[in-house]
Amino acid sequence: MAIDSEFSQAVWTVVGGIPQGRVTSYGQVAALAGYPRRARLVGRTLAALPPDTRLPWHRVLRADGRIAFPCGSEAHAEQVTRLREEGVCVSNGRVDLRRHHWRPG
DNA sequence: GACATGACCGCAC
DNA sequence: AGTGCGGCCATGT
Repeated sequence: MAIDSEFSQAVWTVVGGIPQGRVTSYGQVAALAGYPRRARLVGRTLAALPPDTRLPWHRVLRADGRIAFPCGSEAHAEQVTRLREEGVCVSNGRVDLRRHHWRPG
């Protein structure tokens, strides 16, 4: 099954709804979008975003708070920068979830 | 169709 | 705390 526009749209909506300074995980995005167990697809969807997107893709992390990109990669650095710009404390490629995890509601 | 590869997750050791 | 493993699901070879 290809990633249809319905799935992508649901993901975009959820990601776009993550408040500034807060983060969440791929799995959580999938669940909130109404597609539980599809964390990997969220990753694929975000990977397909245009480089000039306005979507706050950087607020999506792995379940343990680590950045999904390999440490040292360009994308990794980019994500760290974007997070710090909005006040999220990142150390060793990891975010303190106790402080920044987004709990909707 | 088998096999490998991910911007993943949870549990067991 | 780190590693491994099975599960997950779309894509590419």
